[in-house]
Amino acid sequence: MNKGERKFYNVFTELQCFILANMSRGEVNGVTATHYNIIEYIYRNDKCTGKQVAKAFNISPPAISRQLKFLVENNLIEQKQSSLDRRIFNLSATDKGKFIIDNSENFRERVAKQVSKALTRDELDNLTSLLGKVIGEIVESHT
Amino acid sequence: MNKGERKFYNVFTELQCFILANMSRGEVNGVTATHYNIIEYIYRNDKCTGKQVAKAFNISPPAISRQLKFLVENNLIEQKQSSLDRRIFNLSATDKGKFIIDNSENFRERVAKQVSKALTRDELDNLTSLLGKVIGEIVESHT
DNA sequence: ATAATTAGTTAACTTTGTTAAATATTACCA
DNA sequence: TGGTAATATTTAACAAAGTTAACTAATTAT
Repeated sequence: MNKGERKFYNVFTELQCFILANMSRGEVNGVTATHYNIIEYIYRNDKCTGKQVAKAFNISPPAISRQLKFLVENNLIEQKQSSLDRRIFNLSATDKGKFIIDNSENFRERVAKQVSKALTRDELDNLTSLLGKVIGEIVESHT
Repeated sequence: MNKGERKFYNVFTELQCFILANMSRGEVNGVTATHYNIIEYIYRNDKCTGKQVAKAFNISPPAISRQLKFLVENNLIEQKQSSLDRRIFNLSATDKGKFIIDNSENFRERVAKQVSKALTRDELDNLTSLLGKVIGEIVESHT
C-alpha cells in the first residue's frame, strides 16, 4: 500500500468502526435495528409478503416468521391474508410503525446535516461524488 | 435536507449497507468476525488480560470468557497465568492466530487498492481528507 | 487477621439466526 | 377430474453469542 492508500485505509477503518458501533445490538423506541429495518422495508413496500422480506434481508423464512410475529404482537405491522392466494399474507406498517420510521429518519438527516456543517458545499459534493465512485468500484468487484 | 445533503445521505446509506453486508455473520478461515477482532486485539496487545479485552469490546466478562475458551481450544490464542498475580491470565496470539490476521489484512489492502484504482491520486487524497473531517465531526458530536 | 476488591468462571436465560419437518394452498398435467 | 408437485408460511429443535447473578480464588487494605 502506498501512502495515499494507507491514509484511506485508516480513515475507512475509522468509518467502519463508527458505523458498526452506532448500529450494534441496541434499541431505539423499543425496537432493535433488525426490527427497524423490517418495518422500514414493509413501510416502503406496502402489501409485500414474508417471502419477499426474507429475501430482501437474506435470512430464512422461519427467522422472518418469528420477527413478523413479534412486530404484529407489538402493533408495528399488520398481516392480512390475501383473498387471491390464501397462502400469502400481505404486510403493512401500522401508524405506530410508520411513526417510528419517520421519526428515525431524523437521526440520519441530522448526520447528513452535521456532515454538511463540517464541510463546505463544494467539499460535500466532492465527497459524495468520490464515495459514489468508490462504492461503485467496490460493489462491482464483489459481484 | 438540501440537494447536496440528500445526495450524500443516499451515498452514505449505500456505504453503510455495503459495510454491513460484508461484515455480517459469516466466517472466513473458520473464524467469525467477533473471533477475528478478539484475536487481532490480542495480537496487537500482547499479554493483555481478559478484562482488558472485555472492556475493549464493551461486552461482559462472561461473554469474553467463553470466546477466549473457544479461541484457546482452537489454538488461535494462548492463556498463560501470570506469576505476579495469579488471578490474571496473559493472552497471546498463536502462530495460527497471527497468520489469520496477517492474511486477512490482505482483504482490506485489496479494498484500499481497489479504491485507489477507482480514483486518481488527487481524488483519493481528497476523499481521505473529506472522510476524516466527516468522521471527526460526527464522532465529536456523539460523545 | 479479617474484610473488601478484583479477575475470571459457571449457570441460567434471552435473542436471533439456522435446518428439517409439518400444514395449507395453489398449479399442473394425464 | 384427480393426483402430484410446488409454494408460502409456521413449528420444532438447535446453535451462537450476548446478558445478569452467583461463585471461586487471589490480592489488597484497614
